[in-house]
Amino acid sequence: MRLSDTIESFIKELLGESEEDGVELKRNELAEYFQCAPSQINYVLSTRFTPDHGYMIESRRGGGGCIRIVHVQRSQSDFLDYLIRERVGASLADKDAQLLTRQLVESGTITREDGLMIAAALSPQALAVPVPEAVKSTLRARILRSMLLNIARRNQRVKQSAATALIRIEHT
Amino acid sequence: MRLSDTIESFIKELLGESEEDGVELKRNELAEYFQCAPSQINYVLSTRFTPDHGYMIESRRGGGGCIRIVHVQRSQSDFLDYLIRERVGASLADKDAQLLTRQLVESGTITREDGLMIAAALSPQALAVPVPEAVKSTLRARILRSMLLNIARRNQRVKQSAATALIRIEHT
DNA sequence: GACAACTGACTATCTTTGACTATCAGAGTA
DNA sequence: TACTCTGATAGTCAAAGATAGTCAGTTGTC
Repeated sequence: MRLSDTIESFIKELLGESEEDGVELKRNELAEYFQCAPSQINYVLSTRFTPDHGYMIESRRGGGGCIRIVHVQRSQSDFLDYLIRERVGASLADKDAQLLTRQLVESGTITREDGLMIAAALSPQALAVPVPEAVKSTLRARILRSMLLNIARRNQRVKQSAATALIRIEHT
Repeated sequence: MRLSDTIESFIKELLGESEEDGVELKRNELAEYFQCAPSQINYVLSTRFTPDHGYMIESRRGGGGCIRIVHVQRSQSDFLDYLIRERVGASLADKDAQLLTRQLVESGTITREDGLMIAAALSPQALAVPVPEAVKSTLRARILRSMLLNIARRNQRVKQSAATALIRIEHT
């Protein structure tokens, strides 16, 4: 079995055990444990724990530094999932972004407030920096995806807490 | 755990206990207590108790000298105004963007949901496009300003509609 | 040959320290 | 009073230590 897969399983086990939905790692400790180069850990993270895989990574350098991995639960059927994975591709023209945002609001997939926030973030004024249009398109796609992922997470939390509330009610 | 974090918590506890919104410290005493170099205290102050963190520091050298740390309470609309008009300039480092966003939420100026949306839009992953860091900084500033303006506009609308509702109520 | 896995050298960032500097209050002195 | 000296503070900065990130190049696998 490939080392990367072993490390991947190891991290996923840690995530499974942890009470919250995240774990904290020391890159060097992990590399030591698996007898590999520290950068191998980065490789595993960048190929198997990306936002598209449903993970978010935070890290700190320097003394006491560490890597934090958070698992974002997403439902297969969710329309937002489809958007994040398929509809919003690697690049997005300004017109398309505006259109898509409007459609999302009108279809009730996201709220009007969220739609306005997205529009603000993707507005031509906000992105008025001297870079080629191709780069801007990539940027639009990435920002939109990131924001939609955040909304999906929020919905998940709402669902979860609603479910928890329901369970509490049933238990009384 | 990092010493700096321990000292930070310690100071924040002191601030929490104190009646007013400030505390006075002796740098050397604190350093003695934590068995560290006195300059460590300066490091903690300059990295965790800055104006962006919502704190003001005053100090006096010489015999009987001390350090005074004050937690600044800003009114919500003032903070938003200040950020839009002054603090968010033409460019903004990633760290600063994250810090300010957290401060906005913690001070109750914006909701947690809005904070997460901003964080999503400004996340390093969202902005992972091949442009110089200087351009990214400009981008961060522009996107953040655009989103904050959107929130300010929304607040305005809420105020207006609240006023309108009030008028309606008064007229009935 | 193409693509995934892996490595190591170099870089970036954060923390901690210590040597040196700046400032102040009070005591001593003219 | 006015001046100076001294001890008791706090501030600055550069260097060292402790992490993590990046990327080009190598190795392995299909």
